[in-house]
Amino acid sequence: MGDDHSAARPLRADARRNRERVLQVAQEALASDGLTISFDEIARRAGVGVGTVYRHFPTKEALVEAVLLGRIEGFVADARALSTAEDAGRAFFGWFARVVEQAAPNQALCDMLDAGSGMSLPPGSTLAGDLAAALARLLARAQRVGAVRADLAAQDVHDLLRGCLAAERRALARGGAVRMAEIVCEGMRARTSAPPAAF
Amino acid sequence: MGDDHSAARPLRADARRNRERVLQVAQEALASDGLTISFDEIARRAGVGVGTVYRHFPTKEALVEAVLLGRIEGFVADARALSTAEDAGRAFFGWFARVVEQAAPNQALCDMLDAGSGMSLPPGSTLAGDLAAALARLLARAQRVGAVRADLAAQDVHDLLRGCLAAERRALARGGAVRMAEIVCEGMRARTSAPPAAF
DNA sequence: ATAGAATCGGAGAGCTTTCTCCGTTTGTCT
DNA sequence: AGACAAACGGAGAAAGCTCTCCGATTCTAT
Repeated sequence: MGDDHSAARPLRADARRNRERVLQVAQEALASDGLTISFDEIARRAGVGVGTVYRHFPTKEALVEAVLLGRIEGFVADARALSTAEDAGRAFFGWFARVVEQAAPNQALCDMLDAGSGMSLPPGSTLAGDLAAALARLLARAQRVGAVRADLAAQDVHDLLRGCLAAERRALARGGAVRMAEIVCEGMRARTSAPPAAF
Repeated sequence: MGDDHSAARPLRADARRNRERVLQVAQEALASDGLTISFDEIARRAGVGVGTVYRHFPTKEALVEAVLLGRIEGFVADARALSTAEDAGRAFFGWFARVVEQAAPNQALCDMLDAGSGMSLPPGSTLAGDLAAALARLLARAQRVGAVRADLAAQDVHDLLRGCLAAERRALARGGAVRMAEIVCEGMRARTSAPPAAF
């Protein structure tokens, strides 16, 4: 992967400017339109030729990664930082709500977190695994102190996170309040009293 | 729209056979591959020319409706039937879980319930409104008896349903248990520890 | 100012998808 | 059996997408 950010040779001024501009436009376009936005459309909005976009980002995945990878890394970092927090329950639910709050307004970020639906994390990276591992640790601690239902697996939480994201995104689109995470968290919480059994 | 199911003139035997076959194949293809399945692919799997598929179903929407509309009508009918049930809380949660259970294994049905993501309900029909109204009624009754959080709007429940569907579908894909609906319902349930002050 | 390299822009190749058209085949009716 | 309408099938038009190519342009260094 011949990147161009090293000190090998400084980019020409116009190239640097265009790269920045494309990144900026792609950021906005992906947030509002999701992963399905086309390169032609990004080029048009950025006011450059499509060839220029491809020179800086050889594939669609490369562009998407450049824009979104950092956000997901942020979630992983958050989870790690919280994995030694004093109140394990608070750490788990806080992280969950935080991810939903931050990712919901960004269509492409949601699409990406929804691995399997089209584009997924880069194959060479361990990011998906890192996220899963960090989440699993947070969950395990919260379950150990009895804050979260014991019958939940990390994968279940992952799926609930995706679902919650979908719900929250919709609610956001119609101007609704940000309450989906709270409700789902309530559902994951261990029942302190007798379980209501059946429906 | 010149339909061909009325008694105007009976379909020729081969036409009838092909129509049935296409419907059958489309049913399966939509369930497993979702709304993005192509007509060419359906024609190929049904062993007929693509022209034949288009003769029976003039647009993609027409085919999708022929396959899925009944399912959604079923959900509406269920909701109506339950809207006078004795235990309003049980009725609400039961309906919610039932819809999730039935729709989750069907990719296209989930896609469709997720209105806004691509194809939506037919414009001329009142189905979307009917569904919303039936759900609203179920919800209102369940809230009146204190079974469901009072701060939930019908739209919130609709969004939670979609999110739950997304989560459940994923869980299903990896062979997980059917538990997402239970968790989300738990989250929607009014906390008994702090009763809604009653009347 | 000018040469030369780096970068640009967008036409277009190659693919997929929806949907149309019409020559050919098949069923039906007498 | 034979005639005629109904139905078939698949080539291909139109549109959209990703990605490539290369002549034209713009920057940089001397």
